[in-house]
Amino acid sequence: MGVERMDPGDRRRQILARARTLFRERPYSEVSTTEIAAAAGVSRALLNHYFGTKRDLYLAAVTEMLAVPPVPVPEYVPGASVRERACQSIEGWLELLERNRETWLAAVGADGMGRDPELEEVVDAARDRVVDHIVQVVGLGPYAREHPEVRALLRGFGGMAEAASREWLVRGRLTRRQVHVFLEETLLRVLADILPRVIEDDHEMAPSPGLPWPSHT
Amino acid sequence: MGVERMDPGDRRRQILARARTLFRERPYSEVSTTEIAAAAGVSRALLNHYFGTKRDLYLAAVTEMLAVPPVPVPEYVPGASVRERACQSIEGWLELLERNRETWLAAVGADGMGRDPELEEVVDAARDRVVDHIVQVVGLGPYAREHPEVRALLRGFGGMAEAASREWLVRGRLTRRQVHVFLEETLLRVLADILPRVIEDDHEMAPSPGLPWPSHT
DNA sequence: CACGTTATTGGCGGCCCGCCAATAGCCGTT
DNA sequence: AACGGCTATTGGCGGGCCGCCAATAACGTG
Repeated sequence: MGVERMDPGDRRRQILARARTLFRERPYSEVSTTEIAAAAGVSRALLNHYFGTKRDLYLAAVTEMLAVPPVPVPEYVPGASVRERACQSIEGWLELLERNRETWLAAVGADGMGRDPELEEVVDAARDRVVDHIVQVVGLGPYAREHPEVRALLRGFGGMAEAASREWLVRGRLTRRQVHVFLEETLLRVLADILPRVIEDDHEMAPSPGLPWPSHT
Repeated sequence: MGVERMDPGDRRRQILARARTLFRERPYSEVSTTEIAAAAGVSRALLNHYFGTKRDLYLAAVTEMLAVPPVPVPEYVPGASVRERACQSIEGWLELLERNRETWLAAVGADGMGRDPELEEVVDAARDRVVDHIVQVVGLGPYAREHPEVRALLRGFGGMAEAASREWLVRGRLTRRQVHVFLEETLLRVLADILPRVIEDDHEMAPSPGLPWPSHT
């Protein structure tokens, strides 16, 4: 038997493409090399031939997922203000996410390993507890009950806290003091200025999701 | 053979403890139930008896890791200002991280699945590309070269962007517009007010890492 | 000292993965 | 047109890990 021969480069690309779609749908451990091989119409051993191990194949897949998306809109607008440039860039980022929704979720979810709903739930609960804590500490109770988005925004802040902490503990690019100042200042600005603006902004417009430049008016 | 019998509750706890330490050191797929069982001095089948599957055991372990840490300092100080309370709470969070460093890294790293250095590197690179993009867009080039911390802070902002985006795409608790406003406002405040403060704060003090209340002076 | 209860285990069956020797398509040469 | 040689491709072996179930052996109780 054996499929027709193929140019190694093409073959490699073809396998990688199949692997990518599968890894996008289900987590690493749930996808077997057998399955990938079958989907590509190829023997399992060929995967090992082109990419060494299963993990290597996975790495190649994730790398490709992340290679396309980021920074696709590096359009530099010299005459514009910082705010305008930031606004446009953020809009580009959101646009990108909306388009490559699945890919992005798989890739960053892959930060760990990709879509394990149960595990996700556990970590999620822990993060929600942090949010609860913040709400209590800063005395946002009533406001948070009235506007559920408050909790979501605080989860955003939590994401920043985690990332900054990693910069301190793992990569050593920030000192503990710097992390502290950073988080404290940001939290206060978010609470005092940004949070109300996000909420009010939502309420003063129709829920049509298309309007491009919401803020710098 | 067979070890001496033990109270089911105790046995369960004992196994879980061993599993926790192992899962803290190495990623999920690198730890075998055989190994856990051996470490606990127990047959492999007993793991399946107490916890159903390997993943269930893992979930239990992570749950316990995350159960202890969060919100251990819910001390509510009524008389204090919001800033003081926030400051103290953040200090508590950092203190906690510093103590349970390993646990925390394993648990949140476990967001995916825990410590896969190669994969981590791939995602890391992608995030750095986002930081590059931001630096370019807002024209921070020279400043960023002078102060490497700038990039670290922007990674923090990146964490917020990812978290907020998840609130929008996955949990649906924010609209796209809200995410936009949130990110734009925060980024601008960070750039204009917070970033300089973090940097200058670092330079005006000795690098002694112990001083507790850096900011609200 | 039986005797039931149940914590504990040995071992089977199945799946998955990495590797290597063997196979079979394609191409240039004569 | 036949023939090698090169290499893409594969079958299958060996090892590991996991879930399950029937069998076993501690322990409490009459």
